[in-house]
Amino acid sequence: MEIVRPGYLPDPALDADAMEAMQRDIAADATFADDHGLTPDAVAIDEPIEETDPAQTTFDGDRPIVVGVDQAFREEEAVSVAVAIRGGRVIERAVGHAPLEIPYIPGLLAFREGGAIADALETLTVAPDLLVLDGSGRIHYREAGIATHVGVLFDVPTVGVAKNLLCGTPVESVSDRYLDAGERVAIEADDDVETCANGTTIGHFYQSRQYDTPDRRHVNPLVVSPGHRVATGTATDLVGAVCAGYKLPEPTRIADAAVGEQARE
DNA sequence: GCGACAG
DNA sequence: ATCTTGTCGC
Repeated sequence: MEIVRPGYLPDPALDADAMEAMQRDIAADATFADDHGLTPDAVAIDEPIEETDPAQTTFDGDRPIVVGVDQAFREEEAVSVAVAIRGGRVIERAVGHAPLEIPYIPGLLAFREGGAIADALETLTVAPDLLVLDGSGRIHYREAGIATHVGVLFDVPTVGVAKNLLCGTPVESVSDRYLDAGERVAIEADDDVETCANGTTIGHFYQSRQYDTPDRRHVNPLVVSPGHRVATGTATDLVGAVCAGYKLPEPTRIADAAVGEQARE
C-alpha cells in the first residue's frame, strides 16, 4: 500500500517537541467517526486461524481484508510483520525493518516502531479495509497513538488494541469487577488527554474472553480505541468480531506468531 | 520531589 | 518489547 501523508513518516531523529507537534497535527487530521463500509458480520472470524502462511483463496473475494500488524525486536532493529486476512484465512504476509534509534517512551511509541510498520505496509500488495495495531489509537495524551499515526499516514481505517491502559479513566473501575465475555467499559478522556474535553469517550476496556467460572481468576480485558476513520463504539464492535475464542484478535495473534519466527531469523 | 507510563 | 521452564489452576 501507499503512504498518503509522507510528512507524517515517523522520524526517530526528531526531538521530542517536534514529535509531539506532529502528533497534534495527526490528531487534527484523524477522523474518529465511521468512514468505511465495514460491519462486524463482514469482518467476523469465527474460528481460530491456524495457518500462519498465506494460502490461495478463490472464494471470499468480496469480503473485507483485515490486516494484523505486530513487531519484534533484535539487537539494533525493529521487525514488523503485516498479515492480511480475508474470510478467516491468511492471504498475504509482508515484512518490514527499521533500525532502532530511540528507546521506548510512553506517548512516542510510533516513533520507535512506526518505521518498521510503514516498511511492511508499503510492501503489502493487497488493499486493507482495516488495520489492527498493537497499542493505542485515540487513547493517547494527544489522541495520536500508534494506531492513529499509522491510520493517518496511509489514510486507512485502523483500530488500536492494547493490553494495558496508557491514559484516560474508565467510567467504572475494572480492577475489582468481573466482566463477562463481550462486556465493555467506556474509557473517558481526563486531564492527561490534552487535546479533547474531559469526559469524551476515547475507547473501551473490552472483555474478549473470560473464564467460565466467576472465581478468583479472571482474564484482563483488552484496551480498544479507534485509530482513524472508525468510531469508538464501532472499533470495539469490529475487534469483538475478529476475536475467535482467544483473548487477542485473530489478526494480531497471527501477526504475533509470524513476527516471532521472523525476528529470530 | 513523587508517581504514572501502549510496546 | 525482552531475558526464559516449569508450574499452579481451571
